[in-house]
Formats: sequence, structure tokens, C-alpha cells
Amino acid sequence: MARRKVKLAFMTKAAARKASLKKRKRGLFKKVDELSTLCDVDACAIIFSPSENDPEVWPSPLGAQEVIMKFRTLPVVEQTQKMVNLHSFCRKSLTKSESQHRKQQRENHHKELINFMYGCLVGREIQYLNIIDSRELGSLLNLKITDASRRIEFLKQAVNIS
Amino acid sequence: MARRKVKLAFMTKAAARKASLKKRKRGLFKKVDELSTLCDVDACAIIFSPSENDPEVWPSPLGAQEVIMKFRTLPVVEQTQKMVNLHSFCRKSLTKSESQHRKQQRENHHKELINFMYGCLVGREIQYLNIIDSRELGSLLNLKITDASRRIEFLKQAVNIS
DNA sequence: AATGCTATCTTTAGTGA
DNA sequence: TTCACTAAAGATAGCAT
Repeated sequence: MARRKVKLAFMTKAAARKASLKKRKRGLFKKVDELSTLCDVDACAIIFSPSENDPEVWPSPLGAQEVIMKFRTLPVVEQTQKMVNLHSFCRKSLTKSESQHRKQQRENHHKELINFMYGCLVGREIQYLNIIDSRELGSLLNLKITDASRRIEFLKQAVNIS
Repeated sequence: MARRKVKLAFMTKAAARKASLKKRKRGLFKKVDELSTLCDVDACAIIFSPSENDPEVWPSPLGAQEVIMKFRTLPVVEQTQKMVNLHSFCRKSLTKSESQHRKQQRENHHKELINFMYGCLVGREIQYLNIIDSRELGSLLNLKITDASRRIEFLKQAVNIS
């Protein structure tokens, strides 16, 4: 920072906060760009202000989409286990509780998926689709199609339709 | 940089590149963290090295997922039109060709979805699920369930099952 | 290979126009 | 409000260990 060491906390002055956001956004995107160029890695950053509806992404829309897709294509286990963040650098003591947290997350996620499936089966409107992982949805879709096909085949035979 | 101003280009020395990646990764994640805290914005960064299979994300897995979901939940039009990146600061002349590119992307994406749907209808194995947007998959899933339900109801009536 | 150091380069908070 | 400036703080390339 500059001119004064700033406490790492929410900046209460709106004007200062906005100015800081603008400068730091530019700085962050530059860092992502440098990292990609210097070290030849795919990287992206997304900034989403709750006060505005404009997401800002780096690099290009296409580039960010590719990185996100690459990330989302990984098995969930790798997504959760292979992630590294600064907390693990700074606060190793958190590792244990974090892993417990991840375990709970996985359990929650599984329950969420089960709920979603039951919702489908009773014809409830699909509104939480975007929080369901697309790979899992794939299994779900396969399951439902297979099931429906079996029932259709069975009923077809019952009425002697070829 | 330090000790010498480094040319912004791929670092050919593997050891130096790896060391740089490690330091810059830490720095970048710290920046994302500071930005989130100071300015109260949702932000995430994903770094994906082609040489390694470990994606590194900031902030927590859950946090990054939320930001990505927020981003992916937006209408496609906003995803593509409201994005800001440094290129737009520096090379405004690219705007036109970029928009043409986006148009082609949308067309390609639509064709991809149609192909996927036909693939489902002929029972082909679902393997490209992860490149299909989950919102669009929602419509698709609704469509297929509705269709299957109608067929089941029709056949049920045909065999007089209540 | 990884860690610590530090000179040097980069980022940015506050300021004033 | 949004620049441009700059002093102070932060990041990091090269090197030593």
C-alpha cells in the first residue's frame, strides 16, 4: 500500500473503497496476465461486486471459460483435495478442521443432489439447476433416461407395440 | 520485479520459471484476498498449469464455486457483453472483431447443444456433458422428462393402469 | 530442490487539481 | 467525479546457503 499502512479490513469510506477497487482490479488482472506469460500457465480471475451486476474477468471471455471448464471437468475429489490456498501456507493448524469441513461439504452436496432427484421425480420445478454439478447431472440424466426407457419398453410389450 | 527488470515473456529457464510461479502464485492469491476484504467483492482466481494436474484456486473451494456459479448463472448475453478486460482498455480496435467472434461462438455453442440433444435421443453415451452449460441442460432435462412422462402416461392409459 | 535474503522494481493510498 | 502524482508499502529475481 502507500502513504500509510492500511489495515486489512473493509474500507468504510465508500469513495476510497471504490477507488481502491478500481486500482486493485487493474493490478490483479495485470498479475494474472504476467503469470500466464512468464510461467506459461492457464489462469483466470473473476471479480464480482455485489453492488454492481457486472462481472469482470481476465483473460478474455473465451480464455476464462476454458480455465473454468478445465477446473469443472476435474473429478470432485481432485477439485476439493488438490486445491491450495494461502491459509494452508499461513495456518497449517487449520488443515484438520478444513478437511472435516470438506467432508461435511461433500455430504451436504450429496444430500442436495438426492433432494434434487426426488424433486424431479415428483415434477417439482427445476430452479436450483445451476448449483448442481454438470457431471453429476450427467449421471442423473443417464439414470432417468435409462429408467424411463425401461418403463416404456415394458409398457410397449404390454400393449404389443413393436 | 527485482534485481533486474524482467522482460515480459516466457521464462526459458525451467528452474527460474518454477520459482517465479511459486512466488507469483502466492502473491496473486494474496491480492485476491486483499481485494475481497478491502472492497467487499466476490472474487476468485484459478491457476492451471498444463504440466501439472493440480488446479489452484482462491479463495476456498466453496467460495470459488460460488463466484463461478454466480458468473455462469448470468445470461449468456451479459457474460459476453458486460465483461471488462485490459484488452478493452488498450486495444479498442479489437472490439468489433471480438464481437463477431462472440457471435460465432454463440452459433457454435448452439449447434453443439443441438448435437448433444440428438445424441441423447439416439442413446449415445453422454461424454461431453461437462462442456454443456448447466442452465441449458436444465431446459434439456425438463424437455426430456416431460416428453418421457407424456409417453408413459399415454401407454399407461393404453393398458388401463390407474 | 527448497528456503531466506535483499536490492530493486511494482503497486497503491492519499492528495491536490 | 476522475485523473495524475508520489511517498510509502509490497512483491519478487537473482543469489547464497
